[in-house]
Amino acid sequence: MDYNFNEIEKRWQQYWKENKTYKVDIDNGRPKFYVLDMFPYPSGAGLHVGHPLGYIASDIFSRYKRLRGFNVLHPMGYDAYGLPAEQYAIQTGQHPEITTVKNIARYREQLDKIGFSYDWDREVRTCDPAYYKWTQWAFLKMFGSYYDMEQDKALPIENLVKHFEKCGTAGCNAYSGEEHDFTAEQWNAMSKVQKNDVLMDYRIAYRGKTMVNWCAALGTVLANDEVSEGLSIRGGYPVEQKVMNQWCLRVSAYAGRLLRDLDSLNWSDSIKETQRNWIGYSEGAEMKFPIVGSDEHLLIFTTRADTIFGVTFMVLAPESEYVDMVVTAEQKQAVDAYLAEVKHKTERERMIEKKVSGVFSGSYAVNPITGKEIPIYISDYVLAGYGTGAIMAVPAHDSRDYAFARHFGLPIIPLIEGADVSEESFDAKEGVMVNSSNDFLQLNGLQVKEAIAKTKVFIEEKQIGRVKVNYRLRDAIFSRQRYWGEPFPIYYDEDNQPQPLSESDLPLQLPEVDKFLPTETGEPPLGRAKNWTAPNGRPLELCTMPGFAGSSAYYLRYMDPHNDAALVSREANNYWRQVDLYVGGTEHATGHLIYSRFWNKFLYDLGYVCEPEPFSKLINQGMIQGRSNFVYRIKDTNTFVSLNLKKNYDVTPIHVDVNIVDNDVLDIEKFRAWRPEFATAEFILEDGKYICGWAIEKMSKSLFNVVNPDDIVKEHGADTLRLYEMFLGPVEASKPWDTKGIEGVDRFLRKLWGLFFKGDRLLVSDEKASPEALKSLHKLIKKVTGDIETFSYNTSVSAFMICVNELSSMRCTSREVLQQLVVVIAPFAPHIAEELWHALGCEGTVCDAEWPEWNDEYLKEANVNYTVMFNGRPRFNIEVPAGTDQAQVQQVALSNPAAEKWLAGNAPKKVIVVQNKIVNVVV
RNA sequence: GCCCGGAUGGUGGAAUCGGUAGACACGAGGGACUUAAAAUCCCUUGGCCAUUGCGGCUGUGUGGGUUCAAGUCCCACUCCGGGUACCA
Repeated sequence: MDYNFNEIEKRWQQYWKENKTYKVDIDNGRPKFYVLDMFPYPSGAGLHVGHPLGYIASDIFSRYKRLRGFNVLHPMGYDAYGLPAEQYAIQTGQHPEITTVKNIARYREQLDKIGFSYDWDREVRTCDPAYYKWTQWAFLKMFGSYYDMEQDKALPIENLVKHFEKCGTAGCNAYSGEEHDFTAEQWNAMSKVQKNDVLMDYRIAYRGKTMVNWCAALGTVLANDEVSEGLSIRGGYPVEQKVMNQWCLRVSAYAGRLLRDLDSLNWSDSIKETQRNWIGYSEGAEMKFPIVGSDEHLLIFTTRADTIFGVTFMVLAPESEYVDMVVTAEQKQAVDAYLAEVKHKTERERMIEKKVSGVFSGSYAVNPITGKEIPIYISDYVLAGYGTGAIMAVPAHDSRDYAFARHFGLPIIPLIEGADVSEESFDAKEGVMVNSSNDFLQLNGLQVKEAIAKTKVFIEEKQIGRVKVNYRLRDAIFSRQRYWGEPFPIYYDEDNQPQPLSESDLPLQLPEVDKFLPTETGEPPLGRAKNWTAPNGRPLELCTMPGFAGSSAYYLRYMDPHNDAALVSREANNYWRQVDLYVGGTEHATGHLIYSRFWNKFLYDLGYVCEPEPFSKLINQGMIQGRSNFVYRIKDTNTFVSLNLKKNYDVTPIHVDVNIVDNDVLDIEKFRAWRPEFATAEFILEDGKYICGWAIEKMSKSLFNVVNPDDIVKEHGADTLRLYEMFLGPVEASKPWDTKGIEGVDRFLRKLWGLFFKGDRLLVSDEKASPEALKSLHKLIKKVTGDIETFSYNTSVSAFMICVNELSSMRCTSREVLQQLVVVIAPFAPHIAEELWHALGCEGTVCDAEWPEWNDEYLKEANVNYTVMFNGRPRFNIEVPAGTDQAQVQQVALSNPAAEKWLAGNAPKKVIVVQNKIVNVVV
């Protein structure tokens, strides 16, 4: 009986399915372990060989943990809402749901072939009403909550209302977008609409005018993490800044906790660092600069309070609310022209130009420490969204202020001893202060850091300002002017005020529309839906939620996926708690992984979940790159020249489908059939073969380097695919896929099979295992057990190969050895393991076996070999009984006849004995 | 610019605490079996020199350093990948 992987794999997959082998339930008698993959967006292209890398790694870990006696939760589902299905719908008219369901079926089919141990009874889809009911529910909770900074947690908004009714804003420590200051009487006198407006500034989910990333081509706003370098991540369309009334999540309220709690997570340093940068902690001071001829003042934020004596002008962001306040009649025209110019630029254009631009407002401000009057400018190098949208400019010590001052001929006052500011600014936070003392404040002679501290104390004492921490992290923009997403459980009342639906009205189902485009009046697609009204007849919100809404709490839903009374029951949450191992790509570092943490913390604050963090350990699998092949066409001909002959010709490289190339040799017939224009192609061969060139690139359809896992499974089997993906290199590294190397794994599995079977005959016997066989096996168990916890699966696969080679050359037929071998291999190659387990006549499935422990007794050597080196060069070997002490080893080494030659009559200066391995003699 | 990673044969990659660099696999070359091919098995395979045998030198991006001993630690640099960017 040969190793017939197709038959074996099909049979066992069927068996697992029928017997629900991987179904899990709460079991208080066993420790739990939760292993999660980032669920995929089911794209139309299907899976390529790179996608399952992380899934295979996590599957190995799950199966291992199960063998270790853990009750393992290992679910899978689909992130089913998203732009591509909707873009496709716009182009073809096909409903995104149909496309999505079709793509999911295809994904499932592909996943099933690889033999994962998912509990498919727990599958979730974000577009399923039974699922998004809980996305909407969480949104309602956020709408009904505010952030209390004293308790450092979210609380019901009713608490805040009660406080306002009793005390107004006095003693109120709630996080808000706008500062409010009113008494209880004032609050109680407010109209319903006014009260709503005030509360909106406190709600965790709020609707407000904010600067958004508007993508005209996609017809929607985007969150910051959906934009890179001024272009949309999806599609690469230009994005502009625009003030719009949008739903947002007050993620910024959680900035401090999101930053602090990173320390408790077992994530890679690089991804934690990325999140730290994205959150962007910066400690500084807010200072008031009075406006000349006005009672008002400018509030600015600075990290360089020490440079107050060098402030020679002020700059406002074009969108700043201060602009109207300070523009004088004479300057109005110039300012308006500038604002118009800035408005029309996309963010990308601003970034590319990087040209100094700005305009004088006509007003002056007073430096609160020097009393000097300084001009106020408006320029787009100041961002409205950070700090207060206004800055004090210190050209001598800030490169942006420097460029601006040079351009507008403004004075530059150096404040640090020895700083040369004739060519560029001196930005470093080091040196001794000069030009920085007057009757009020004396900083001269201090180090920069001392000066910052002293100034902060001074401004707080004099009430010129206060110490302030700023975060770069912005609130998440939560509206999308799109169809294919979760509808908001929000309607608009008679005063056009947004109001929450009641929980009993959830899920609010996505309505049907005739087209997936905005309405003629420019409203989002939901504007086309008939009877899109709340049960009370009022109109519903027309925007839908963004992609990250559905993916923010899906790991909780897997714990209790069919519960229609709660997102997750207390019982299920208390048992499964949090994800113990999360596997996915780094591309989610500043998106999903921030939003999920935020969402979880919010639910934690309200007492719905028991852990403050969702993912305790995170592994980022690397990308699998494609290995592209090229043919070389001689210019203006249809003749192709083989790789090593191309230097003699003027050639154009052309990507060729890697599936018609074997080991860089082109299949000429398939090439001619590939494309009509190549049907008549001629070739200049070397050694009768056409050799293609190659390059490592992104795996992509357009580069013809996509390898489909289905093809690999069909030709080599799922176990081979699994082992080979792991063998390629460390899970976390990016590495190129090259199908040719798969032969090695193929051979390994056949050798493994050959240990058990010769033809139809089972070779296994009940003979006692030889010490060599036991040593080989236990070396393997020790190695793999260590590797699994550190995800070094590539070296585990090597260890399997070595062990099987050894056992096979010693013709080991011992049942006890082979049975343990099967268990150790089972997480990696579950199908063949099941088959062999069965062949050995073992009970049940190998999934429920017990992971073997290694025994150091078997690994012990009777004698130990030392390499004797002289001055670092290996010269001869000695053998001593194990456990010989170092002094004796030295003795043996130096009394060896060969030592004389290398000592050459000299006494050794020093002798070092290391780790049962080396004796180094320094002469 | 700033912050993280990384650089080892023709290729993917091994190398716990500093301890014989190149495990394992692919590819390549040679051989056995075969009418032949496939499959399988055996040998060689970092480079240079020597080869009848032993062997010798060199070698982990570059240049220094610490050490009996450096891919591994320290300093300086080059290149590559990723993140982020008028964040005051």
